[in-house]
Amino acid sequence: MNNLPDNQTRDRILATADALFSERGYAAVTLRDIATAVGMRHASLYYYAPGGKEQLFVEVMERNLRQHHEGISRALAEAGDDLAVQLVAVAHWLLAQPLLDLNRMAHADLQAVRPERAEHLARLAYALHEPLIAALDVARARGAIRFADSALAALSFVTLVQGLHAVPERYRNQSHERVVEQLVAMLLEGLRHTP
Amino acid sequence: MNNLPDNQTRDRILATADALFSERGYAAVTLRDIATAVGMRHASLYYYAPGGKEQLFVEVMERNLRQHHEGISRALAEAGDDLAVQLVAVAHWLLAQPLLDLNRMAHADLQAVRPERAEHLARLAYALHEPLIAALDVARARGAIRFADSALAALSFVTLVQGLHAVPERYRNQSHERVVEQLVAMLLEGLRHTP
DNA sequence: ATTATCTATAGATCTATAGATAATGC
DNA sequence: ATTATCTATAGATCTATAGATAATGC
Repeated sequence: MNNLPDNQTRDRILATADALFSERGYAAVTLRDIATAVGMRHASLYYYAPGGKEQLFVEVMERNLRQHHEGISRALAEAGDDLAVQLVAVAHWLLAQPLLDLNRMAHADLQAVRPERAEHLARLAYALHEPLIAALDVARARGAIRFADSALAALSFVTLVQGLHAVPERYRNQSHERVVEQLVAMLLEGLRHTP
Repeated sequence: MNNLPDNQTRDRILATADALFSERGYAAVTLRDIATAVGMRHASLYYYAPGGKEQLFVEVMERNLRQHHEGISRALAEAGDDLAVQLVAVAHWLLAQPLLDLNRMAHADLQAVRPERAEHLARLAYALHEPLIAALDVARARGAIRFADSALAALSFVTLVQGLHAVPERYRNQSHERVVEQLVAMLLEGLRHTP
């Protein structure tokens, strides 16, 4: 029925490609790298992705971005009403995923794929902030915050968490848990007020 | 006297390489790209950088990081005593430079150069925050802020500004000037307090 | 003579395709 | 017969080197 082979092998290939592309970016990953990591010859990848490297990348990133959108939405929903608790939940969820570097994706990786597909991925990337923007709007309506630009606040929050995510361990001297607490307190109360 | 050819051409090559590496990253830039942009054949680049692509990258990034360190220091020094004014000055200076994506550098680009040199560049990258950390410590000593972890605050600030830097124009609806004001206010006063 | 380029080319590697082969399912 | 691999290879491109050539400086 299905004209695409749709088994575990395909999932393993996508998961491996995801890990490699996320870590090093499009240009620095070769089909050989992916195939070797999966344990097959690179030519065999074309059986699962006839569109080659570009198809693998686009498919993997699309999946990745959708998962992030869903993960953020769920973390917010399950965290209840308190904005601080919500932000901590989202931060922990993001930190538990492989790092998603939206800046590199927009400026480097997307240059290498066809404009139409790049456009599509860019849209998904910026849609990532929507659930957060909504949560911030709700918090403001309730009087929990006063900052007016929810889009800027959402972008800032994600950027900060992914920035923390990217810091190599040797440059951190505290647990993620602790830093996330600090980060959320800083964002909510500001440098002036947070003791 | 000098065994390296040290003229304007060399500077043009470095500036061009800087722009390309900064924009797309190490793997996505070829020696041909650089040579074409400069207006010569790629083989001629070896006359100015016998160490090839890696030498160009390391040299360019080292220069870039030093310039950033100096630019940040100067912006702080020239902005006077008020932390908000200082942060705005640093932000404007950073936004006037080509984007420096430290995350991509650490996770993608540096994997491709020899460990010793990568180590060196990583150290320079994290040293970038020092002047900001010092300024934040001074502000705290004066009672202008209460937030205790200056290193985290400095990292956050730079991350936020570079995050803003990376947002494509079509996803921004305000001038950089205006967004920087908002960002600094948000960081200092927090989402709860900033009106 | 030295400096700054160029042409030509080697050798490695990359993406992609064609077609062989083994395993599985009917 | 279909599915899932593999080998072999074409064709493009990349880094790097060797050596020719033109321009400049003494």
